[in-house]
Amino acid sequence: MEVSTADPAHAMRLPAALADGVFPAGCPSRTLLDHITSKWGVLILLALSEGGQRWSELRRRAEGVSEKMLAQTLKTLERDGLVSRKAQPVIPPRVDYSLTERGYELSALLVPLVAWAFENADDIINGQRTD
Amino acid sequence: MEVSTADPAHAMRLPAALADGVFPAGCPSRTLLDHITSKWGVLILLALSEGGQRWSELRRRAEGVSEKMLAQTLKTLERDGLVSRKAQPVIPPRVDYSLTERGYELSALLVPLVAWAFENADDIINGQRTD
DNA sequence: CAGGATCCAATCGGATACTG
DNA sequence: CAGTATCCGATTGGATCCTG
Repeated sequence: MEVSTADPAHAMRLPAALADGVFPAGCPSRTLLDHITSKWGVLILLALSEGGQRWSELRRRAEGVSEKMLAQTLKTLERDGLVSRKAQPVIPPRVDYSLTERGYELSALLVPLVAWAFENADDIINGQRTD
Repeated sequence: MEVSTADPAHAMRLPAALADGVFPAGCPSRTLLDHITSKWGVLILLALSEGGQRWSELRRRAEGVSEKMLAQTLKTLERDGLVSRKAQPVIPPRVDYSLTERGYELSALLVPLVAWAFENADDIINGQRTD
């Protein structure tokens, strides 16, 4: 499966705003992109794409996440307006997390990407050393 | 399988393979996902989605990338079969990078995500402290 | 031009302990 | 249950120098 360097048939035009192909360093888009594509950000957004969930359920689903990183990631996503946090003043505490409108908009784009990775992973990573 | 809070209208079903919503730790999909969503991986795949490019052009486009990280990321993506490397034995050296079939398949899913981030970034990140 | 090798500062992030 | 706080080892990644 070789693709010639000279203008492949698959070459895709980027959206107008990115037409120059340069993603400026230090601009807001970089920051947002880093939040979204962060190790745990992806998994949390993915988990929440199925509906609101509690802290403990998120810990289960994003398997391997530490409490520290779960809290940190959720806070970041909340500040970005992608995740909504609803705490109920009961004992024991109950807190539900869910995607905002904007979060669902994003997850609609994120889910296919993750699904693709899931489907192609075995084929690709097989027999490579861990890095 | 219980989805806790009141099932929002936007709730999305994950693909069958991910139906349980759990992305196992240490499985190949995690590794591949990390490669794809890595800070520089995203930008390099994005740049290459417009067609094959040379080392120096990639350095320009993925603004801020160090030589070390560019080399490292390209190697990883090449091993994953997403990027193809073609070196010409001339002096000075000329090396062209391009997406493989599989790489284009992926970029088709990645580009909309990045575009979304680009469009929403100013609105979202404005006035937040850097993290 | 296209990298490889090395050093080291900064950040990440897990483990653990503690709390309302 | 749903976090916060702290310690500190592991990893990241930039800067710099070197080479075919």
